[in-house]
Amino acid sequence: MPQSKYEPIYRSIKEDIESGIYKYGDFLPSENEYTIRFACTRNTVRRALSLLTAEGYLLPQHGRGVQVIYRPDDGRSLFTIGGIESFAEAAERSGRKTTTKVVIFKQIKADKKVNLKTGFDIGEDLYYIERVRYVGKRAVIFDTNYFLMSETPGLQPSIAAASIYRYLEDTLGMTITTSRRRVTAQQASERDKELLDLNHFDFVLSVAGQVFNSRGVMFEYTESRHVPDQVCFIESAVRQKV
Amino acid sequence: MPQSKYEPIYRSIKEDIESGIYKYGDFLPSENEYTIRFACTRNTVRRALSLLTAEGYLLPQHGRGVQVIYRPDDGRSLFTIGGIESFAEAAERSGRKTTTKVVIFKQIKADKKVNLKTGFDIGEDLYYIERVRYVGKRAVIFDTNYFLMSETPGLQPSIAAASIYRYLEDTLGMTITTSRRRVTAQQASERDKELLDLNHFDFVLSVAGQVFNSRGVMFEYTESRHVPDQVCFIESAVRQKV
DNA sequence: AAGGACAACTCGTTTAAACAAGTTTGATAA
DNA sequence: TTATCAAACTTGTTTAAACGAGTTGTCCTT
Repeated sequence: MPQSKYEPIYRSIKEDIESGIYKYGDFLPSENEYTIRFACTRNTVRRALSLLTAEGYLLPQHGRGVQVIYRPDDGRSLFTIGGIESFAEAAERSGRKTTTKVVIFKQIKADKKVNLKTGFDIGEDLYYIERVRYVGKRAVIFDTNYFLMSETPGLQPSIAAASIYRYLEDTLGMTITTSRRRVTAQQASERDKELLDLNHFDFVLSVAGQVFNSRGVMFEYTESRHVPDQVCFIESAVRQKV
Repeated sequence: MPQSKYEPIYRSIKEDIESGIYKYGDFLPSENEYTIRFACTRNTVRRALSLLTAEGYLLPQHGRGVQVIYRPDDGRSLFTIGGIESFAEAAERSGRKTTTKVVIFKQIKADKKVNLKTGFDIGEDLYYIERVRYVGKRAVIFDTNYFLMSETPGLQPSIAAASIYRYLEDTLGMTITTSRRRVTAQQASERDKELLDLNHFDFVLSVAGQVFNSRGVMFEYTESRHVPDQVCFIESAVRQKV
């Protein structure tokens, strides 16, 4: 429920772009025009526009106007980098049928090796989870999760098989905020080959990262190893003025 | 030269974080504190802070303060996703010795195939460039560029061997603004194996994308194929409130 | 016809103020 | 001691206004 004013404005304009009312190359109505249309100040309009700019939808041009540079997706890429989206959410959005199989679910204590890899302090109690994600009948993602037990009480295999994020947000009332991820291409391990339907591929796209909650506590470290032909990360960047 | 007020504030705080004055887990001085320190309004402070938040340095917490979640890099990754940085710039930043070899430099007309791949209109005059980038003696990146001739007049092999971006920005006075990139892992082609020092790898990390200038013209399409052990893309995301 | 000045637009930055809402702390009351 | 409550913080949102600077088109002059 958006109690903010800029958020529905942002969604409205985004909707207009995605539905093709404003096409690639078009200029949007001016900021002043929008202040009238949405009955708000220029600041609020600019806030909505800046979100779309950061997403690569818009290119503001000093003195000229705001141009649309969004082009509809080629489809086919499940994930979009630049957002935090769980597997279940991404699947739902793309309308494909997906399932999750929990391979390992156990409790561990962080040792030196885990500390180096994940950043959790040595001695912390963690849930260690391995899951395989299927799109249709094909195993496409191999997930390894470390969750901080103190922040994620009551986590169970049955929850891991559904959506951990939904549990954390809806049941525990946790707010997930920021993540920092590293994307690399890696040689497929024996375990990858065993668990994933790699077909002729012998490499994976790995996305590893830490996730923070709204209390500033890093409560999750995850590595997702993707079958290369089913994933593509889209990122948009705005060049820094020096 | 920053004529803006928030930019030096942003850099100052960033510097404080990177130099360790404020460490991982610490809370920054409050916004009001900063308004005094920098002699500006809260809006201006918040603008600087929001940049650092978007970069994954900070986690603002309603009612509590702004926490530092930045951790110094593991080093070793040449590129950081989330910015537009040329090869020459990235190399310079990391202090490594790099060279570029131009393999192909020619003029072409966009046909249907090029149009589908790059998004340039059919019939457009383009520069087609292939380059290999070396770090030390090792060939680590295979770049394929398409530049719109009308927007990049005077482009020459000698420029391609140095830095095209420097030419565009400094000589032509162009402003590079936004890019949209797709990151995928791909099987190494014969040409990859021929040109890159892949060692035992038979796959590459491909980053393909379009670049716009400040006039909203897409003037470049580039695909960079990276040797997998020398690259890592770091991305930070802030979860959308729904 | 060509060129220049200018007005009227555009977006970019900053100030100032007010209120909302979440968190912490400490004083007070039970 | 414990529980409650309010004050004093924190960040989040929005308004309003002013000025700066880049772009475009018009009109007037040459």
